[in-house]
Amino acid sequence: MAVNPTQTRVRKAAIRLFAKKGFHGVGIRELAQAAKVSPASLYHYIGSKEELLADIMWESLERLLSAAMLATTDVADPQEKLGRLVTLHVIAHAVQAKETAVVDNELRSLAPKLRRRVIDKRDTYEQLWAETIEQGAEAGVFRQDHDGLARKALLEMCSGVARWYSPKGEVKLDALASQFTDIALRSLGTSDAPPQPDLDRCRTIVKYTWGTHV
Amino acid sequence: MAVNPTQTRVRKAAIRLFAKKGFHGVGIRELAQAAKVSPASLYHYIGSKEELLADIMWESLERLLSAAMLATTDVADPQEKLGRLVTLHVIAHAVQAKETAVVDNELRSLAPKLRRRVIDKRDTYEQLWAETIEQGAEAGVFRQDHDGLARKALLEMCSGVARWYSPKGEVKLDALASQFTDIALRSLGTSDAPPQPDLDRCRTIVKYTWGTHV
DNA sequence: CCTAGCCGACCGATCGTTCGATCGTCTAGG
DNA sequence: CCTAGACGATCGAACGATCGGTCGGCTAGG
Repeated sequence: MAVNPTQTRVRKAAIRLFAKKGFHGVGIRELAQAAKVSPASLYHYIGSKEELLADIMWESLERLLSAAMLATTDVADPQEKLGRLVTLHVIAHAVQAKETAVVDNELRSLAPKLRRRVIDKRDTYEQLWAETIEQGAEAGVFRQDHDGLARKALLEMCSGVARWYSPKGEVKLDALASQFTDIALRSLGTSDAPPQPDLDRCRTIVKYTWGTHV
Repeated sequence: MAVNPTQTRVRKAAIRLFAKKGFHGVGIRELAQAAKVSPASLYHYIGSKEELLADIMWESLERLLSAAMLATTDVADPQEKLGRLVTLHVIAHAVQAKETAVVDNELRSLAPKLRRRVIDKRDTYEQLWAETIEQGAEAGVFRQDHDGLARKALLEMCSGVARWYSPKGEVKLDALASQFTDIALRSLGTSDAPPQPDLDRCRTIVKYTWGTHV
């Protein structure tokens, strides 16, 4: 994302402030101060406030999408696939809560053109979930998901993690991922003790994608 | 909420705009124009922009809380109680999507004092869920919900409805409520064909609370 | 004549952004 | 080796626009 240390500060400050106060709730001066530069200098690193937002959202989605594709290619079993999708989604929304919260909440702050692109990328990601659920239904291990209701419900549930998770809290990431996977598979019809996905593989992907050890 | 027609227009415009663009994304001139009054006249109906937001959030939470209490008092069976909570929550977030989205997204736009009050009210509501789940666990019909994980997951899932539901869509409210209730009860350990709550009772409460026929 | 509803005009503050100038660092030519 | 100048980074100051909010006065019904 950024090798330049100032650029990194700008990026991190923007993510933190946008997540906390919302795009329109943060002024350029406040952002500059948080990044320890003058408002004018800020514009050597960003095209505009809106471009900065779009960049942040794009990168966050890019990572989530690539992680999801890494985790699901060459996996046939729908339960394993969905388990991995849930696990990665939940972990991403926990360890990158601010970025993902911005993606979820600030779409409306983007002009139509940029918004369209980000939404398309998000849809591409959600399509991975839809396909997996469909494959599971065809294989008879999942119930039919009429109108994508279950998919929407599960995605909202998993994204919601970014709204309440705190690394200072009691909840361990392992327990979080395993509980959410359990709920997801049960919701789709699996009864009693749903199988858990390959957690080590997910860990590797998280490390590779976000550089975070979990 | 409002008998005065102008006040009603102000309220509705505020809800629509705050939901669409966020509190800080809406100026009072835009709000005034949408309510068909001058910016100055606006202040005959509101104390300040922030008070208007707090009022909207308070009223929305008040309704949800009273509906939930109506639905659960004198109900012993935890499955029936939780089913009603889910049903009302989901219906509220579907037919009052804008108001509830404002409650969920704009807490951060409130000054600490007002925010504290709104959060306390929200916590009171969520406590109803926590108690119900706990009762179910004690009765042996639900699994133990460690750290409130399942409660948080289910609440986010149900609130998420406001983010995607459209009355123009294919999804019928009945199917929505029944599917979400099903997922909620399965998530808590109920296997196969979870019982559905008294839908007629929920309908009555919705009609009484929001004046909406569902 | 009082009051409720409404508004045009205006307040100081802040908004996102730009401009011109000043730094130090690197490089090419003599 | 020296130096002129290009360059990236930084900033103070200012731009016009818009922000949330106020004030004095107009109008209409009781």
